[in-house]
Amino acid sequence: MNTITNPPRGDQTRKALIAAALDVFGRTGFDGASTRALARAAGVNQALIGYHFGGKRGLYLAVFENIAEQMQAHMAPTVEGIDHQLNELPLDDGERRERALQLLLTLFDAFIDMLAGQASAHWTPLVLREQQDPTEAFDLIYDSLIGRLLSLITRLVAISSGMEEGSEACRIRTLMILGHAMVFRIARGFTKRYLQWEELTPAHVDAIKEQFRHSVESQFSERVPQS
Amino acid sequence: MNTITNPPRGDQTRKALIAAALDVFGRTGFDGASTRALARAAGVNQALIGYHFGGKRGLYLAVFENIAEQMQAHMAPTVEGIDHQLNELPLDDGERRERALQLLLTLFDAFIDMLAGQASAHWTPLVLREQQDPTEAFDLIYDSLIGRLLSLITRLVAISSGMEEGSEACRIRTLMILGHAMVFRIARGFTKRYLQWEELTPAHVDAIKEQFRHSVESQFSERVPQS
DNA sequence: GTCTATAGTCGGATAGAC
DNA sequence: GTCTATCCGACTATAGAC
Repeated sequence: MNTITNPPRGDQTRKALIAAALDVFGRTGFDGASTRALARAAGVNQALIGYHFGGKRGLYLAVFENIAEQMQAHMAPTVEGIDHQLNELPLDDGERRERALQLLLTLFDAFIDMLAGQASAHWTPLVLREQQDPTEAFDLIYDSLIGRLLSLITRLVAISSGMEEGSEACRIRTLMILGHAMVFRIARGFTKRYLQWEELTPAHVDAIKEQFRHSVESQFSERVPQS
Repeated sequence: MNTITNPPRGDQTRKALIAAALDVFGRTGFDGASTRALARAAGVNQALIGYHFGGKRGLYLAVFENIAEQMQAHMAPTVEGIDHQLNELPLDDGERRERALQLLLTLFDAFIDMLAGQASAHWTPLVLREQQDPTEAFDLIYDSLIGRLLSLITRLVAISSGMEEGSEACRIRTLMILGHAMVFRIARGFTKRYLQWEELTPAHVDAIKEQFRHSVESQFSERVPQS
């Protein structure tokens, strides 16, 4: 009986391949990564990609499942906490808005931490590429987290700004705020060249959070006029 | 004497290849685009890529030169106009800040128009990919426009917010505002799925501009506190 | 400048031994 | 589950006729 103590060898191979593929796909893109390079990076035989994932494309999809899991693991506690607190907001309009704003900032603190993490440097290029021409792989991460996150942000934006939750304006503002936080990962070239940040150190992350906070607080310090 | 009236045949070939490559590279990436596909899309012989550009990589660089030219052509008039008006700002602090804010909004109106244009849909994926791992091709567009644009935005942000122009905080805010405007192009997957915008219609662009204006105006409606 | 033809390389997938 | 060996298609680049 070694069903528990002895991890099957195949599992190790799968894990190694996914971890290596996250890196290699991230650096060279799907077409730029050869199965030989993927196998070498994982330290396994090239034929095992076919055996375990059915082929290169299968491995690619497995990588996205892994990304979705990483995102989930990082954001789930915060999202759940906020979801819960949303049910017990104060009734007074001013307090209510102030509270929602704080929840919004809490959510983005976690979000920025996730983006700043070492791991996200690998998957950002992949997700970015998928965005331009979304396939099944994009659905994987959208459905598991992004969609829910967007809804939650919209709700917080609506309350703290006084905008109507279902309105297009409110959704646009939601995406803009997302842009605020993501620009440092997405526009990496600009960030590197213009801020001369070679990589995101904790000090940089703090500076980003601080400016993000200033920006969002001033945006919603008074009710946003409905157009 | 037909040096003027008769355009050399080679020029047509080069133009056709660059135009086609902009599209094909944009959709499939550098590695995903084969020289055969590039030639077919341009309606020319595959061997001509080698003849005119020295190879696939040479064509890729030529595409980036073309992108830089397109950006320049679109932004140059606005940038120059603003540069000029910056020299004759009113001395009164309040008026000065208000004026700089209006210039900032003018600049971004042009910038958003550029991003919303049909052409940018093709080159956005290319630029995005270059950003993740900048090569010589990225320098081409950074040096020709982006760098100057960032400096100009920073200056306008500094004046209209009261932040110190050279400060890191001011530069961070500059990039964040850029993120505001770029998110709809860059996070295309989110935009499509969440706003259910299949493409950017003029009405969508107007809505983006309006929210952008609201956001920036409220951010700088009072002096930003220095940390 | 443009074409055909091909050399030379590398890709993903898989058959079959262990 | 893992390996070696290999098939076969697709690729880039280029030689050489026109």
